[in-house]
Amino acid sequence: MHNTGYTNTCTVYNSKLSCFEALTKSELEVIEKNKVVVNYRKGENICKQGSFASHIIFLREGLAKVYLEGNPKNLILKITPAGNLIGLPSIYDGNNIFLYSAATYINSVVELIDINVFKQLIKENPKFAYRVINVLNENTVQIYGRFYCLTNKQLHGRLADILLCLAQRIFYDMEFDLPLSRNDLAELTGMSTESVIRVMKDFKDDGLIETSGKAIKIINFEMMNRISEVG
Amino acid sequence: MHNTGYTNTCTVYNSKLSCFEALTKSELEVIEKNKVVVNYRKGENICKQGSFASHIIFLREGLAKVYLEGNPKNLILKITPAGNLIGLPSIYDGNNIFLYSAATYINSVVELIDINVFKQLIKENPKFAYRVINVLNENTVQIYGRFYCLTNKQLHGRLADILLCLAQRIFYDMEFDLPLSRNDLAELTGMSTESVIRVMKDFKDDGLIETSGKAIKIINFEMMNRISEVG
DNA sequence: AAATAAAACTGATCTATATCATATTTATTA
DNA sequence: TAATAAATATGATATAGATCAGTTTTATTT
Repeated sequence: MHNTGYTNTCTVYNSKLSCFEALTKSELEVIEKNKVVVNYRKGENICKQGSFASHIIFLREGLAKVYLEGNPKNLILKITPAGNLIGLPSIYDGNNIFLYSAATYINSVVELIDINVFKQLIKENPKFAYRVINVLNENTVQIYGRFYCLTNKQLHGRLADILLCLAQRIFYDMEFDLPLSRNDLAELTGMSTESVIRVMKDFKDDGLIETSGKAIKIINFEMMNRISEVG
Repeated sequence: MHNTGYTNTCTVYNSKLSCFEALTKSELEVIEKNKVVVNYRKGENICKQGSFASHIIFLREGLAKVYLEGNPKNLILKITPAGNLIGLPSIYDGNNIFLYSAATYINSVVELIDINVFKQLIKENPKFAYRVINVLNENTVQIYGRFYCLTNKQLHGRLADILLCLAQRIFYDMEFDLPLSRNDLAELTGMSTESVIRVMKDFKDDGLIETSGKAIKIINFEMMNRISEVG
């Protein structure tokens, strides 16, 4: 009955598919030579929407949000755990502009790969290009799902979604320490901070989750899942 | 002050960039040999989310909507005028499943290109692959903008957006005959049919647009633009 | 041309969720 | 350890926009 793959506000696509696997040894060396490693502290901006995109960003360690800058509110497109690329949609002809901003949730390590080198590899190695297309499409699916949820589900469904997503795709555990504030969760679910707190309380009162400080534990997975689906 | 490119619910990216230009004569012949031309009447389904994607769809003539199937509501991702590809995100490793549905607004002509042929061309011709990446990224920008608008702007802004989009990017005229019903507009702007009608009336009462039957004329472009921006 | 169906329109009501105001708890700094 | 700031929590109120229940207009079929 239910449809294929869009039932989730979840911001992470859990595939370990890397486009770099399609590169030859010498091509990988080219990347090595043209990359820089940078450390970011919690809360810092990795890239800024509208600025010149001189590089493709690989998040080696950490956790980041990718978001559109808006007035008065931003819109989080996705959360990116380690192992993912940021800035692929900047690969355009002509203008290399970051289409979104990104910022870290926790201390993170990033590799900056020269965008022209990256582009050149695409133009030279069709298998690499094919992999890049795959990654882009994975991303598209994910954003579509999120788009659907934010525009169609209501508060309880959206928050359940995100909590499940964090448990299943970021922390791989039903019990985790959340590095996000209620305010971050609000931004992520497109609701007000107060509503996040209230819905959270509902979940607690109904025995679906337990929280203490930064720790969150999903107790009734089944029910949370149903709430996420029903909206 | 305002940010770069996301201020629009608009569903069409008006670039005439075609990925086919990167193909050689013999490659184009391969496509010719492996494609089928099909006519669709107004309102018919071109592809169905979740079904097997055996082909990439090129909309030769007509106008279509691309949407996610949802319960109880669908979510329109974009409107596609003639000259665009439908189904590119289905290019995945493994499963070739349509990630969305598409249906015509008016009688349309479509070319169906075998997806494996298409994939093979990507793998053989990196320039073609690069072009496909460009098209995918254009699409991404567009969806991001729409995502932002539908989650952040309110009714008047969203409807103004769509009307401007139709005028500027679909009909290339401030005066046009709208092949969409109020209900279609509602689906497109994520509002109820009644609200579309009411906001439309507001625009008319304020002398921003004129309507009679299917005809719509944007009179005060400046003001409509401001409404679209302010939200 | 009459009958029927589908859009378009209008007003009244309802509701989900934001906003505001304030209190309490937790974290950070001095 | 006190002082300050930030995050979390809670209740009261406001509101944008949906839903419902109709009426009128336009389109389609017989």
